[in-house]
Amino acid sequence: MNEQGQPSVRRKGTLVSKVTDELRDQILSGAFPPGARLPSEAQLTQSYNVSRTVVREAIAVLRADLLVDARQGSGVYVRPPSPASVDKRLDRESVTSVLELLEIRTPLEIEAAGLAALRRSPAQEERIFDCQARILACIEAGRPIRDSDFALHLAISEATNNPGFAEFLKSQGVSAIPQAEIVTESDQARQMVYFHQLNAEHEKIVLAISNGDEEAAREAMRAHLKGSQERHRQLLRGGLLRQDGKASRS
Amino acid sequence: MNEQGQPSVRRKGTLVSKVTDELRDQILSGAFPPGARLPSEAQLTQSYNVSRTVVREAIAVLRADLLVDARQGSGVYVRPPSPASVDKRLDRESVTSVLELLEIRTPLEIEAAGLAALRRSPAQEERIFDCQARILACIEAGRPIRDSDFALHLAISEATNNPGFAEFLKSQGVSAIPQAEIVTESDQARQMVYFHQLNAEHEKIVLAISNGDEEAAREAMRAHLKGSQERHRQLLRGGLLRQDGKASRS
DNA sequence: GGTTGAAAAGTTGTCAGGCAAATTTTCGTT
DNA sequence: AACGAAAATTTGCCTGACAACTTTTCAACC
Repeated sequence: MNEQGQPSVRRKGTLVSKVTDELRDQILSGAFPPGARLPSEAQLTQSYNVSRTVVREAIAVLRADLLVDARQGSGVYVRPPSPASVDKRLDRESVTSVLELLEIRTPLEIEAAGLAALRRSPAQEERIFDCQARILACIEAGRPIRDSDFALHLAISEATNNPGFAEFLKSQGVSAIPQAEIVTESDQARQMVYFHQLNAEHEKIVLAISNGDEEAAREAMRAHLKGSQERHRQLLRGGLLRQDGKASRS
Repeated sequence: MNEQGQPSVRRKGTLVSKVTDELRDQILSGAFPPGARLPSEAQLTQSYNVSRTVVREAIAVLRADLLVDARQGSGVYVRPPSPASVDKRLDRESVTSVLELLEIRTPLEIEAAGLAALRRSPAQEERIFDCQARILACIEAGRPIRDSDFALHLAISEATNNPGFAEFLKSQGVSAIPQAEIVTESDQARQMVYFHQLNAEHEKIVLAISNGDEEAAREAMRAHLKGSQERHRQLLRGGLLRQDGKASRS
């Protein structure tokens, strides 16, 4: 890293930014999952071949970004993504804002589905199919579908080839797909019915996009999201009971 | 800062986070405005009575947050909020992204107009009328209407009483209303025709919302935004000439 | 007096070593 | 096996130094 003769490399960015980005990538990619302890400063200076100052500055950045938590004498630990928001997602107030979010998402994603049907490239089409298959795989494996559900919606937004649609979804994060996580904690039979209905709705959307049928894609997405709103209202109407159950559990 | 006997203060946060926060506050409060040069590291170590390490880590954080730009040999400078986007708004690429933005805004604002018709309070209704009157006043005074145009759209979004609609508009900023600024520089007669058409379209929206007529509000907003899209395409088609005029001016 | 180029001074980026404070691990004693 | 002390480890901060870069100063020349 002290090689003279690479001044142009130096101008492209500092060692601190480089180490920061690499550590950040490792955290976000799951190489260091939440709760994991990063290598010590001494180890990082060796593995990145930089001084401890550079490592400390990089960690200071990640710390300020609330990606990590540094404990003196112990180590640097990856923080969970949004600890407070996880709990908040399960209380009554957040369920209300889920409906508001759906109210905004509905016109946007209906438009996105229609545009995706008109504009998707073959690669984007395959990507959408992949995402749908991944949801189905998660359902069959009994794993949470939230991330893969989000990925499908994101792939559709990207197939509009107007970056603003994907940007909007990303800005909401996986909270844009909140209902699955609430439902994962209810009874199994009702859950399977829900998952297969969800999958059927996704399939309709995906086929319409694949067929390049704008109107069918819009209608399928509209039905899907209106269905999500209804399912949420049912949760709210049955949700008081379920939350009482939780209160007794906690 | 090296005072022993204050361990509880130490546990509340590090020196780095303290210096970071104070510098950030100074930047955001305008004590160091965009373009200003921060005191040198040596000066900051003295004024905060900390080591250079702490100062550097704090600046590394601010740098990563894109609040400052550190130039080796020169100093640390406060970055403007979004310098590139101001210039970008006036070039060809940004005009393209204006259409993309309109593509996203259209379904959202149609929905917002419909919801505003259903949900606006009398105070919100008055607010919408005020905003429309303000646009007209700007037109008659020959002043730019961009900010007041934005304020009308924002007031309509707020009248949905779902904060996400207003949040979205705010996140785009006044760039959500880009066309007025480009048009302010074209010839006056065409401009007055445009303004009065714009005002008529606004009036239709506002009256529908005031009448609580969801469908009329949707239709009026749809016509308005589709009209904006068309006007923009005309700009693009005639815009090459006008930008040539600009090129000769610069 | 104005211009040019070199030297000096100033500033950020990085390295290295050290000590303080806190935590974890190891080891000896009961 | 349990407990406590010592040793080892780790982060927080300090200090000094040099490299790379920029800005300012100053001397020489026209």
